[in-house]
Amino acid sequence: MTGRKRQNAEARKPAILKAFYQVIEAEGFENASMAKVAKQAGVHASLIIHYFGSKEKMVMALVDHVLQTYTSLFARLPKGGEPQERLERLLSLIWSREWHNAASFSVVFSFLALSQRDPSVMDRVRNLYGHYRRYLLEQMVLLSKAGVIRVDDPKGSAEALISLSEGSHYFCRYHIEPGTFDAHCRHMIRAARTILNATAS
Amino acid sequence: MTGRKRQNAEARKPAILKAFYQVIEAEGFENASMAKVAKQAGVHASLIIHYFGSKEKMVMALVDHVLQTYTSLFARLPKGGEPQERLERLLSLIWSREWHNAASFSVVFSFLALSQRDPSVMDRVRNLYGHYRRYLLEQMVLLSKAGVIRVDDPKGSAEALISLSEGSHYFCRYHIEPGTFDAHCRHMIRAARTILNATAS
DNA sequence: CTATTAATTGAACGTTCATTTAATAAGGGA
DNA sequence: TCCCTTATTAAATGAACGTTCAATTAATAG
Repeated sequence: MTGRKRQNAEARKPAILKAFYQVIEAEGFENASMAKVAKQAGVHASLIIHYFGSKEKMVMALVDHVLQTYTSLFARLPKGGEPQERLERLLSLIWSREWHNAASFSVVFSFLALSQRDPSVMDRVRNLYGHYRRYLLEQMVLLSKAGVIRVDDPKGSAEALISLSEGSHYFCRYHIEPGTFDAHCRHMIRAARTILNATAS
Repeated sequence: MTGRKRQNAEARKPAILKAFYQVIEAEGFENASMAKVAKQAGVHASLIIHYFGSKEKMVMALVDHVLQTYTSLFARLPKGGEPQERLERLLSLIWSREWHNAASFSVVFSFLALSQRDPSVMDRVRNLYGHYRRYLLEQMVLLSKAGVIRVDDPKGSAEALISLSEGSHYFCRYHIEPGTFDAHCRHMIRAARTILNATAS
């Protein structure tokens, strides 16, 4: 039974990370041991060490993977096209199901807690959202010039928009009653439009 | 050295919880062992078990304590007085330093992660914010009647206000540059006023 | 077919974990 | 003073932890 099937090492890493992710989701970061991850991945714990070097490095690899998920989301934010249509696509992407369900809160919250004491994780989170912030600031200026929105403080408006969207994600996780997600998103988009003093579509 | 000083059991529990809190903040929830908490509190690990029964019960006690901190904050939200002044006090309390620094993010994030898989913790968080939601909804109606704000959907406005404030807490933890906290709060209060269609003070 | 390399396992390591049990010390009431 | 309750420690428990290392198996190259 030993050394049964052979796979490429690099191809197996994502499978192990997925198992790690699942164990965290099911049992919490504090209970996600190497043995449990190995069992979930159908592999021996020593193989994980062989691939990642240590548990800590595996944690960092998963942090990167989760942040990459958000990077991919941010990359889909509209950058061209008609201003009015760009605003619409922007708002409906931020308040979409896939945006809200991008990653497990169990995992994300654990990593945000980790970021509070690990400077390297903090930097990565900061850097990720830095792109988002700069994008929104840029759009505030562009959309304002195009007359689609009216803001006299683009930086403040971008901060408000980020806060509203992040807070909304948080809100949904705790206070949304079944079947009211779409209504909530409509409320938030309306609030966002009000903040931006935008002309309703 | 054994049985040195004697203190009331109930009086010592808070000291142990404080030590637990500090260890989580410094080393993370996943590394906060009984031994470390005992050392931080200057007692033996077995004494902690004697007081709390088990580690899990101690965790729940700390969850309650942290949530109680927020309950105390919410209790300070203005309920009477002139409507216009009430709105001002409401906004400046939500965007105040003490509101933002109410609890360590390391601890809070870990507990929010915990709430995702522990229904009893989830219920407590839900219940805590339920009060906040109901309070804001009530104020939306009252302030609207008084003509201080103009909202046609009080529930949606309350949701937007909560999202904006929660997201702002999150935002500050990652993206605030030194010395810009007050400016950020001014931006957020302004955005809140816009959402509420309030008359500026 | 053989030699080599890399994937994978199995067993063992020392450490730390939460918890239990027994022993000890301190204070309060009689 | 002595006793009883209880706070507190000390020591020991077995399980689980992350990690190491040698052994074993599968693919690959010659």
